[in-house]
Amino acid sequence: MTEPTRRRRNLVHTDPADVALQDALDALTDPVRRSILRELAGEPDFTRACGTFDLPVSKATASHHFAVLRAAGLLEQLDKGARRLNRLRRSEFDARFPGLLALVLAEGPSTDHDRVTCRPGEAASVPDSAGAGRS
Amino acid sequence: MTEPTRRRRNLVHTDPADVALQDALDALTDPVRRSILRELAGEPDFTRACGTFDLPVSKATASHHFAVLRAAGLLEQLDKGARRLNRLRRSEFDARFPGLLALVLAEGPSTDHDRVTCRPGEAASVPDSAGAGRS
DNA sequence: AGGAGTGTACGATATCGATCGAACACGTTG
DNA sequence: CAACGTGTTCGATCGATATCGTACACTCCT
Repeated sequence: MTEPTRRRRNLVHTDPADVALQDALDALTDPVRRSILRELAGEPDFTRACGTFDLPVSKATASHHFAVLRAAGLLEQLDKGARRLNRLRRSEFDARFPGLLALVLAEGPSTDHDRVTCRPGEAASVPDSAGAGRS
Repeated sequence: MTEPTRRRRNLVHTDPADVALQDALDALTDPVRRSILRELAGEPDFTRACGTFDLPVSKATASHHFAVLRAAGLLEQLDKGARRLNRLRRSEFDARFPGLLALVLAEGPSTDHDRVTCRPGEAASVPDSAGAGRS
């Protein structure tokens, strides 16, 4: 036996309750990571693999971003075959930082820093209630 | 007329309504800037000059932080003599990013790497609507 | 078994921002 | 006016991190 080095099975998750505000902000400050969260919010849980996201970065960089989001308690991952499925930890993260995730999800789909600084007044429509409101 | 009373220094303010989420997060990600906001929240408006804050940085760096906060629509400044008084733009900023400023102000007074905040047992009772039954 | 697909680990680079000291500008006070 | 206090601007430095290419590990498929 050659010591099965199962790295991929070694998925370390961080409970949102244990996340410091500093780490949460660090994770959310990156526009690529926010786009991941927004894209993930539009679909059911555990239906999107890491590779199915349309990101303007390389595969290695994308993997890094997913790891950061997981470490910040923002998403839960689950290995399904060769793919790694993702789930947005809406309610848990919102319980720790009320309203924060909702702001990210309400952000314009492509508000990197190009242009389109969304008009004030039309930025309060979340596609799916981020758990902030009552069920 | 060569600008009779040119307002002393050029104070450019940004309306919180015109602030992009990216800029808001960039401003709030720095721990020194968050400590400024927290300290400012404890006192009446326009009663604290920039120099009266106890910050672990030099005078030049502190000035930079105040400029960033002002540009992010987080504080309003007013020149009074040689001093520059500050006001936290609570309601305006909260109208643009509901809950965001509250998270910062609720942060522990010295949250360098501290995770005081609230008890984990208090924020863990959230009804999970998604059927992702884990451990 | 072999090959393709998916994702991570690692080392290297590059860019961005926080930081500082010094010089400057403005205002008050002696 | 001179001296001092307050805050900004400038130029440089330094550390963090986003990024990439490559190599590797694991899983599924034929």
